[in-house]
Amino acid sequence: MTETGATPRERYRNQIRAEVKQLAWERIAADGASALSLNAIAKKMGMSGPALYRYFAGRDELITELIRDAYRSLADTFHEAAGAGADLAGLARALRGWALADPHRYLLIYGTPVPGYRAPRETTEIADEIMKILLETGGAAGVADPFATAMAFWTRLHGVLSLELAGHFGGMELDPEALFTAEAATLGR
Amino acid sequence: MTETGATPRERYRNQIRAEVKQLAWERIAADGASALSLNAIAKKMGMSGPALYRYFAGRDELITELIRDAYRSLADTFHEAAGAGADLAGLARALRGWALADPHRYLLIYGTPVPGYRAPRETTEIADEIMKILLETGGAAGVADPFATAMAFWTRLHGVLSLELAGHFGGMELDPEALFTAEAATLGR
DNA sequence: TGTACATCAGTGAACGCGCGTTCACTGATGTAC
DNA sequence: TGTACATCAGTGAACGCGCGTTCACTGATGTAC
Repeated sequence: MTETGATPRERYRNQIRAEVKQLAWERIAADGASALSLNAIAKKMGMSGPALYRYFAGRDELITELIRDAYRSLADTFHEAAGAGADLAGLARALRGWALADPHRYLLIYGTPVPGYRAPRETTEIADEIMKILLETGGAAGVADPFATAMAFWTRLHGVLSLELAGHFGGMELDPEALFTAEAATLGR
Repeated sequence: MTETGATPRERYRNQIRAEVKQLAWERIAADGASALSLNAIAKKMGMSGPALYRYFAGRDELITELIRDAYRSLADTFHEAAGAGADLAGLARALRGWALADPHRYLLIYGTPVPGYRAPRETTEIADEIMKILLETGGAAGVADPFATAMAFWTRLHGVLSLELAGHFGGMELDPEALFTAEAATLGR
């Protein structure tokens, strides 16, 4: 992510692109991904709408980048945790921390799909990367069926997380973190 | 749901309202809930846009009714299954059947929330009704902790279902139904 | 160091679109006597 | 059974809004000699 060797123009360009994405996340957090609008972002930056077409081919390309960045960030988080020797419970903690740090980023990936949007190959490759870490971590722990354990990791933790992030535990006397930890503790048995 | 005693005008009115909702579900299936538009529905019915304001106070009221209907339908499904003597596995089958019959109806309730929309009290009451059935069914089966079991039912099955409905199992060699059944089989142990 | 040129960022006008919603109005349907 | 009235469904025009996107253009920044 360093920009060594980049020309000033390239640096400026990357800076603007980053700022656009940043504002896009804020808008997604406020109004949801399907309401994302290039014009609104441009206005917040003090620019005219068409200016952003220098940086993104269109709305779809921006959304694609946001999704790819989100996957990339999650995969990096997992790589980091696994590299530090985390077991499945550790990966679970890393997942929860990542999701709570930016709920809409999590929901953009794993929530209800954006209508009319098709994931490019690159994102499914990163998803495979994530799955691979789960398989290896489960295998290293000696679980009987690494694939089944990886799937349970994914579906059970997503079950708790997505309901929590969507606000469905609202009216209950319930500690979502405790529930999440309990579910994580069921894995690999 | 019978209309005995309704005047012809009331019957006609209910019929139009039902037709609007039906088309609304179709549009939600095609473009997602946040793209739902009264004007588009009116056009499909061969009416002008403003005509629908005789039947719904506005877009929000329509969405509210769709959500309430969806909750009501799911609660009825559970009542029916429980009344027929279903255990937790039976309720799980009923849930899956209901969700697959109309994926967007499931996602409207349990998926990423519609931005800017706040659930009215009535829907949370129906949600409580659903939870009560889970608690009773778990209790009747003699599980150690009915509340924990009910929560596991909800989160684990939602985990599998929502990922399946969102298309996340796409590239995998995986039988979603088998995975769902396996998760259901973990309950109450 | 200076000049000529190419590249790039950003603007404003414009196109066509669809949205939610309000309003005054026409016609048809139902109701009371 | 007929008439007078009230109720209701639906229309078309209108308001103001924001969207994505294209285009011709200005001005600034970088590059080559």
